Amino acid sequence: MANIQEVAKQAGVSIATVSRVLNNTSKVSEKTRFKVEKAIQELNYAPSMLGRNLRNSESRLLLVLIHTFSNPYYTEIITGIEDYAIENNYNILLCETDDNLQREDIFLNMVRNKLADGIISMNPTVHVDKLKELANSHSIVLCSDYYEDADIPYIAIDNTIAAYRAVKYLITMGNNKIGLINFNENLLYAKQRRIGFENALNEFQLPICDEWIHHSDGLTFQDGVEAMRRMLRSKNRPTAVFAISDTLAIGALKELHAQGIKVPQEMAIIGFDNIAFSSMTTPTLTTVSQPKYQMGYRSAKMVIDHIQGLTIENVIMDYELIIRESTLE
Amino acid sequence: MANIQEVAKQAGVSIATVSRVLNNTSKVSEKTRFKVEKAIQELNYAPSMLGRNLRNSESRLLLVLIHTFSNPYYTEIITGIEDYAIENNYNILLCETDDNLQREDIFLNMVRNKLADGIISMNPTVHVDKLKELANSHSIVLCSDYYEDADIPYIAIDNTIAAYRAVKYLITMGNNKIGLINFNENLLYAKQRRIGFENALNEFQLPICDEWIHHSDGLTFQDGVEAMRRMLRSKNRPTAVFAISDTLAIGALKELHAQGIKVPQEMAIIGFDNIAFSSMTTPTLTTVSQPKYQMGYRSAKMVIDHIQGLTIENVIMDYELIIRESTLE
DNA sequence: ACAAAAAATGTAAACGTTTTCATTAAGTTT
DNA sequence: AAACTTAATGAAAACGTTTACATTTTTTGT
Repeated sequence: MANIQEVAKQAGVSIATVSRVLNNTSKVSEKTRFKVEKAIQELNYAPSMLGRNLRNSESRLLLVLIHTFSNPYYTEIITGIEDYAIENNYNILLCETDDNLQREDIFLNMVRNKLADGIISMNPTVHVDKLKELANSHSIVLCSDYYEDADIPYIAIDNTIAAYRAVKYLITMGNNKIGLINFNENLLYAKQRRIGFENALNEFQLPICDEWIHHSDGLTFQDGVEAMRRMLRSKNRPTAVFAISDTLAIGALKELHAQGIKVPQEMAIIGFDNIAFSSMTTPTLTTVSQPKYQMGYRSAKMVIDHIQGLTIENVIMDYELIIRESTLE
Repeated sequence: MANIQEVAKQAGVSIATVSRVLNNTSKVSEKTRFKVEKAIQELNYAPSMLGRNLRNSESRLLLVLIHTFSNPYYTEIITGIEDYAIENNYNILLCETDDNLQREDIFLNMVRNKLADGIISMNPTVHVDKLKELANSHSIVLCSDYYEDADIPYIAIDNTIAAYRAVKYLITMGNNKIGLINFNENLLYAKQRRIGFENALNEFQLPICDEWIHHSDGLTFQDGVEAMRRMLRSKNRPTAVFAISDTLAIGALKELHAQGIKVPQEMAIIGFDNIAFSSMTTPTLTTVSQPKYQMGYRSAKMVIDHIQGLTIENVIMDYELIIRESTLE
């Protein structure tokens, strides 16, 4: 493939001029612009990003760290990220860490290696320390999960209040025995949602019953199935369950159906995230909706702004309670 | 950030030597290796991929073209692609074309611009011609959808036979009025699945009834809802429906439920793809399973092999009929 | 028609690597 | 200890751009 040199030769100009017409960076006369464009055509030339990136010392790539693709929660966020990125001539490098320390290491190093200009992490990374250190010298934004003390810019919703509101809703619907299906509470959002859950119960002086609180190992549908199965082993059952993610809630729903327990009559279920599936279940799932697309879009803006030297602020987004069949009576 | 020059200076060696210890590319004495490693440590040096990529004229990036993230069909494939890519020191650039011609153009150009070394396209691209032309000089592999005449390497299942088998199964379950929910038949896989559908009906001398054949505009759940809604407008209804994708099937299921039509007793439904959610619906969905992870993994191998100059063969994968509640009686 | 100002173009360095080829240092053989 | 082979290292070019600065060409005002 031709390079800028050959184009210059073919057009009878210097490479500087070719570069100028390529980037519209300073005036070049109509006549020479035409000559250059003709040469570009004839040689079927396309500028090399490798050369350009080296010269500009930027890659115009954004790393997006997620735990696993199979979690549908991410899809809309990623769409938002990509939209903003493309609009600003960036591309996104999607990285699935899958709890693999080694892989995470590779990914984090990419930004040191200049392969990526910044990171959007949606990954409750195991390497908090490494991430923190990296954030000193590079552009990193945390999206939807973050660390309280880490001083890395983030965008998220107020999980504590959102969970509180969800559980309060269950209570006002007449439930006074409320269970929780949570994920690993080392994750801040899991911890916060639990606190919100407890706040609501406390406010109404309802019992917080360990028998009704179960933790899953992951966030797949199957993990939800299993959590609910465990919960149903005890005779004393809650009349409503708050699941910390829609995937878990949907799995729970499935297990309830399998055991012939009617939702919402015998047990109400509320999820979190409003993934696309949640309106396709039977019954449809009540859930807390995060503005996922917007969170993605804005986190991309944040990281790009930061790359370009602007100072950025944390942002807290609004959530919304979406009431569907799984909690109606 | 330090560069190789400074490391060399600090270690008191030449940059060539530093490069050698970095890449283990030729022998360097224990003593100097140690010196260099010490210098790297002290300067907290990480080699720049920008320089390396330019010098090696490769980006070690793979473009993965998909239509939209929101289609859960892709997730497992992408995981497969990424696994093979990472194992071979490549990364993947995920590109959502979203039917946007301009955006697709940008993406296709990336490979000409050397930003990517190869493309895995899962996108029924509008620019077939451009893709074909690109394939002459670059590494492109089509995954799961392909073009018959285009002479671009592909990996897929035999959609015609798979659809035939699925519909035949419906017939042997006693259905003789069978409908189809299809997508845009310009896509080869859609066309092929329709042919398989017709082959089965013809074999058993069953009618192919236009009233029972509906096309959706997209592949979202909602598209499935709407297709089924249209189908239910006519009094004369099929007793079973083959939907060309699980998302459409799940939407159809939802609409049947909404209209109080019992599945599978009054109408059986079969989908295609075996997405994770298909075992979470009520009833669970019978479907044709493609080995999605493997298809991803192998398509990554194909494109990387091709990049490295090997000749590659098209591959046809096996499928599997997964029988669940939506077709049992 | 000439000087001065403005516009257009060219030259060359720089970005950070890898690698060929040349050179020096270290062993080996006689 | 000299001559030779092998191992280790260094010098410099190359990858393909962009851009500061220098130079040339064109335009303007007199």
